[in-house]
Amino acid sequence: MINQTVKSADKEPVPPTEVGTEQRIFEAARQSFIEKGLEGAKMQEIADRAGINKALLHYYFRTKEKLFEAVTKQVIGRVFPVLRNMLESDLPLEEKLDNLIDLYVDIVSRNTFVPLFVITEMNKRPDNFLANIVPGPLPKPQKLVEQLELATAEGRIRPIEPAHLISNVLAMCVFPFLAKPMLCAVMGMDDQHWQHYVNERKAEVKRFVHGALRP
Amino acid sequence: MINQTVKSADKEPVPPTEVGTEQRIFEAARQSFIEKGLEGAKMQEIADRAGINKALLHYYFRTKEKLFEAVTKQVIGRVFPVLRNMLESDLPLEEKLDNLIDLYVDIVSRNTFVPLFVITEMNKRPDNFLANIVPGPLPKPQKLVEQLELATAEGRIRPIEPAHLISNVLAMCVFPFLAKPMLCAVMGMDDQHWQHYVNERKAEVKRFVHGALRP
DNA sequence: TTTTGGTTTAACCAAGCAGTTAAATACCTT
DNA sequence: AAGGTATTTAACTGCTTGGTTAAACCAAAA
Repeated sequence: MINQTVKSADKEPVPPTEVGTEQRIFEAARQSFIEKGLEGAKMQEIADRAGINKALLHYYFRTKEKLFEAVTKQVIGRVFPVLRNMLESDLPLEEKLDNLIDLYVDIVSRNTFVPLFVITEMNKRPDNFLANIVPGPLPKPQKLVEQLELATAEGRIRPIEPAHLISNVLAMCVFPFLAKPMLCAVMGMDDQHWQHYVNERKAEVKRFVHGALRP
Repeated sequence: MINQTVKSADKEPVPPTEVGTEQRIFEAARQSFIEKGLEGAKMQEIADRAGINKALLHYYFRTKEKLFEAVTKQVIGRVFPVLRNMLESDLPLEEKLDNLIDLYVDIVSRNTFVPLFVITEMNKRPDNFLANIVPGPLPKPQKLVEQLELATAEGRIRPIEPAHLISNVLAMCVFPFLAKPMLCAVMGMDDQHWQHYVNERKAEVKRFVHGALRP
């Protein structure tokens, strides 16, 4: 009821699907909030970034909190389906882990600041964030647990608690991109070294995990 | 020139070393900034937390930025010496890694939000933060590099680039405490499970690293 | 042409906040 | 008692910012 340029919902008119104003606002807000947080981002700045003015901004999203909540839901909501797909898929254990590593390193390396935003927000909400923010049911690790038990019983891997394995894998995929400045400082890496490091990262994490799981 | 209660620097008077006002302010600011960030923390709140009033707060630290900078320097400055001690010590490789793991898990598990603060701040500063914030020389990883090369040549461990090893170890020590809410949600952990997880953490990371490094 | 709804302009309000100031106290030292 | 420093009180300034309002504008639809 709010969008323009495409009205009758039948004619598929002029430029195929010109991006709507609401989308532009949302994207601008997303960037600002991720960069500067709730208090750091200013409504004027968001309006500017979206190429509109403050009045119209409040016309679409009445308050800053509403806008922030919308962004938070979307950003946090996107991380859980990835985990769910991974945890509940029917792939064999090893491929499942490899896929997860490939996927996460790719995503995080392109959106460096999203994990920081997610972590900050999740820590800000004590507990009820699950109910309001996470879409659909939570990922069930049951499948992975069974696979781990089986692989352990078969002697293919050493025993390890699922929580430790999952957190280890996620940690190695995500953390380096958060800690890039410190890592570069400590290891004396320039941009070229960093590129090399990133290129090798997926293979190296897989090697590391495989090695660590050997019986 | 600013402190009270202990004047003559000789007499060791009344309560042995009553904590000074500046310290109290600093500690209050540290907590507020770590919890809520630069924009989120308010000067009035810091004053309250320190048990003083706004006027006195500005009397000690003229501006919010000055105060924030002081806190930032101290918090970030403390992380590098730990890394330096570890990287440059003469301990054999395996003990060095084990010590680092013990140390970091202990520190981080008690100060959950410090890493988040450090990471946020380091990412905010493009690059020159090293010069102004980090005290003394940066850690030199040379020693560790040599040890890794030697251990590899002797066949005690498989080849691995130092940057990957370091980031893996740090990641596994730090990340779980940042991602605690997500981890608990996904794995369905309550406080008791979490305690169990934390208690096992150091041993598990060591096992993981040892396994991953086997040739 | 008239209507409708997205959009702009520009001014405005109220609240919150960093920072200031000046006078009044309290306390310690000499 | 006197002097200095820390500390409080309380009021105030000035700026930023979130949010509102009303009028005008413009495009497309009816």
